[in-house]
Amino acid sequence: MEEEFIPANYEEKWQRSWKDAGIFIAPQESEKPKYFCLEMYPYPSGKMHIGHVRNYSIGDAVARYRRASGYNVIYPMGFDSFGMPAENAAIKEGGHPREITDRNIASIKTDFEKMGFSHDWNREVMSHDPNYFRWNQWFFLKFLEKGLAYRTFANVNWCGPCNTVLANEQVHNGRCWRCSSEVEQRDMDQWFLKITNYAQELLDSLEDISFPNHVKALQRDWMGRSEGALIRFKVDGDDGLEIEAFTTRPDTIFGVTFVTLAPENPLCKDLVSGHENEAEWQQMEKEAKQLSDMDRGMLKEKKGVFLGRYAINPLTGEKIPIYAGNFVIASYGTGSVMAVPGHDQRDFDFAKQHNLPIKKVLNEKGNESSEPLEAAFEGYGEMVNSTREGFDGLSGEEAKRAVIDALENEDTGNGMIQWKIRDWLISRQRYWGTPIPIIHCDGCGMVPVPEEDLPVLLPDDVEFTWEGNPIETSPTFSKVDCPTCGQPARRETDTMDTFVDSSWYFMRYTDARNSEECFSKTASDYWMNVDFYCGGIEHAQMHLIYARFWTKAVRDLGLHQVDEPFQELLCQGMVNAQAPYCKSCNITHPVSERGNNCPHCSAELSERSAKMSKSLGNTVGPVSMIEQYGADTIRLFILFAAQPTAGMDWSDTAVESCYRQMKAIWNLSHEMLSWQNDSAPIDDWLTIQFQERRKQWVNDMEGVDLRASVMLSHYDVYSDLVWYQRRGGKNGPLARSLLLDWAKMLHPATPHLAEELWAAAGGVGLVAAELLNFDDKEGEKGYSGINSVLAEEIFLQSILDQARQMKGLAERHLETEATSATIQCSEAWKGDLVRTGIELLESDFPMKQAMGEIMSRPFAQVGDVRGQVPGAWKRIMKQMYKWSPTEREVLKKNLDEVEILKGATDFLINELGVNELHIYIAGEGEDVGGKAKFSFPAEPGIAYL
RNA sequence: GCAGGGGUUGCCAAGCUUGGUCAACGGCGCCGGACUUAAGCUCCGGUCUCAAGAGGUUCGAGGGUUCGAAUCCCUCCCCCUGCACCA
Repeated sequence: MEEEFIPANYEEKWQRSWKDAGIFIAPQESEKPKYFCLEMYPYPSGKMHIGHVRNYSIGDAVARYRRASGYNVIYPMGFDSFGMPAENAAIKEGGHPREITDRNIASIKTDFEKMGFSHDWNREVMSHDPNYFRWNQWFFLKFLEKGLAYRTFANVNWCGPCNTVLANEQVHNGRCWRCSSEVEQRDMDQWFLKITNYAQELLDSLEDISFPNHVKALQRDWMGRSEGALIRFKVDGDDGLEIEAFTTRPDTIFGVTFVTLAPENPLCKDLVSGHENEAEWQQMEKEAKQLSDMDRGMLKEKKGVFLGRYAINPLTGEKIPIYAGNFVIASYGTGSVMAVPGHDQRDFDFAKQHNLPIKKVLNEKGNESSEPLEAAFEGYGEMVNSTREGFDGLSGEEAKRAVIDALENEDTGNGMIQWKIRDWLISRQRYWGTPIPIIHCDGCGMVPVPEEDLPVLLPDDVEFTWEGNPIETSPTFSKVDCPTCGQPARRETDTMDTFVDSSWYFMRYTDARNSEECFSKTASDYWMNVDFYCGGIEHAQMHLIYARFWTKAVRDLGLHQVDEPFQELLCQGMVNAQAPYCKSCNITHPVSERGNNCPHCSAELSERSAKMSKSLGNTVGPVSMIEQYGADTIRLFILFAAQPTAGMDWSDTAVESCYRQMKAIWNLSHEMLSWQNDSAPIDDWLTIQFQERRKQWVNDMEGVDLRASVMLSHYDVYSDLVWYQRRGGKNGPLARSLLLDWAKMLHPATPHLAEELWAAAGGVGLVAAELLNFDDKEGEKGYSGINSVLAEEIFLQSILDQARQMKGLAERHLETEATSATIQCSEAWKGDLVRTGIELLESDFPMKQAMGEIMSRPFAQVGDVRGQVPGAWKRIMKQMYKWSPTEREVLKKNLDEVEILKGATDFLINELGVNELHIYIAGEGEDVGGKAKFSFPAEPGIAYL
């Protein structure tokens, strides 16, 4: 161990040692229980960014800890290497997406290596590797066989700039998730996966996994289950036409006064045809089709066009007008709504606007008047004004059930569950993805590529331009003979959504080199599911739903037996940094504006923390940080600055503070190694105290409370050692054995430093390969571990604190420096009193009657003491509830305070900066400063002269 | 509007699930001292207020429960995130 702390001198060395020893390679066969630690595999941009650093610092600490606690840990890494950035780069700068991707992977890998993560690279998976994506194609064929994959002509989201269709999940507020441009609607033939088959299971099994609440909420939202009824309204005068409406409120059926169809609903045309409003409807339909969902959401004006026809309420036989409304969504439910203005505010407004009747068919509790409604009552209530027998008086679920029963009896409707989630559109009109293994034959239709012909590789004879799908520029790719009839046919040119790749890569990790199968059942059954999954919140509703779906679908193919891919999910928070901010404009500006006034309103700019981004320029380059401080310091900062799930602020000063701490640990360890065989009374304390720290640390690591555990390992243990030194400790053998265990605690967060200490203290081999083996069985959790040794030291620290406080006060009075201190410890009977109090309190004695009990005790019988007991008890009563369990334990020990303080006289004189110190029991010496009356157990009277 | 998560002492941030351990961990910043030729290094101490110690006022605001509340209950305000005319 070198004298000076220079991480650059040793970090790379240990990284090589780990690699050479192969200790991060997870064997398939093991006696140990398995542990699957996983981070979301990254898209290979050319450089590691701070998000990667945070993500993997967390995962690596968990993986290293689990290895040390005796698990067979699989901690793989790979790259989500298909996708548009590489293709766009190829178009812009020339080259091939494959070259660009390979180059980026090589570059980012060297960055990762510098951090010292313990990934098992033997299991590396890359999406763009034909040995990987051939299984995408294979799964696709299996899904096709099982009816889980299908092709249909549908109205889909089209992103012009990206030149491809998008899944619903990939459209946010009407904009493309990738490029933020507006998405338009197009009718196209596209491939879908039937994720809706699994909607109910995806919803239900959220209960079985530990995901953060907000992620579960997000997924529930996205799946959007609603229970209700499908009701069929016959069109008056046309037996062939029927309007189906989905409602969650069948209990309001008697209040239906009109029905509204989405303008795009195909029924509209039939209904309005020949009517004077036909043109008006056509206009509305045109607008609706052009509008993106974004604009639709912004729609202020609710428009309705009467379609000239009437529907029949199936339960009442009433004739009600049919409208087309621009606010009805064609793709949700049936694209038509039964309108109940009395009990739906939106319908209420619409009815007012179009002068339609408003019927009250539910009674609001406490408001049973028959006055016309001023607003819709949307709650549940008793049914009233039903035009049929048997409904009035029912409410809530009962009412709904009765209506559904009636509809089902008369075959005019049925109970139904409606979902918001749609099937997953996986076609993409882009090059850099998995080709969909289908051949279109004029004679045979769509023919799957035979399994033995997989993989369908991407063609290289293509041109990358912004025009259309580059695959289509290949002169050879499309031309293929039909596998069935042998006639010339066309190959499908759509590729798969890259979320397909990330939907099962974790399963591939379990058997990454398998060239015969996607993975063997043995391997996946042994390793799956993922015990700990760590990644960004941005994948809460896409990746994390698709992967759950894929896992279930593949399970049903019989390939493995787990229901859920990820048992525990941790979403790490964002890394923020300060950026200039204008309060009045509420705009965050790029750091280039720092020091200037607001470019918009000229107000003075303040600072606020904002997500690190290129556009704001408030980023930090992790690699240069590593060069400056070493990887360990950055890792320590990441884990220490905030809890894993919280957002964290990057702060250069805080990083420096971590660097100082690292250095302090280094320097102290270095010094400890020079200690000789000098034992001291304080040795026992260190031994026991350190054991307590270890126990607490294990506890926090088990709960993945990384911040707390790092605080213990990197700060508290250090402070203990400093105190030990101040109290005269310098026991060489003790220090060496402690260093070995300490290195194990330092290892998950700062592995390079840990290896240095381990080696310097005489550890054999690598600490990264060591088991914890802490022998901490005795003394369970809690404060039972407080023995006299710890109690004495806690007492001493507390006296030192009190004495320091008093010194300040005293010197203000003395108006000069204090040179002499007198400590008058508590009389014995006060100790008896305190312990009696605690005893009564802990035995649930009614404290209001405690005085009587106390006065009956032997110590209160002594003549001159008896009179002082009530006053002292009053004082103690007040304090008693405030004592911590630790303090109580200390008080219960009945320490010989004078003895302990006298034993530490030199130490106290030194710490307090006085020349002399007198210690005795109050009453056994001069009552200096009249402080005797202040003396209580653990709170002596302290006076200065 | 609906859902999820927050508002803690200059800043960041623990604690609140299981009320007394809380004037409230820790880090940053700031102040003082030691060391040093000198430190921006390291170490020690301080950092709501009052004060030779038993006090006061604090944990978004206001109520309530309790011997006792940052912690439990109610109401309100504000911030973030997601979904959003979903029938």
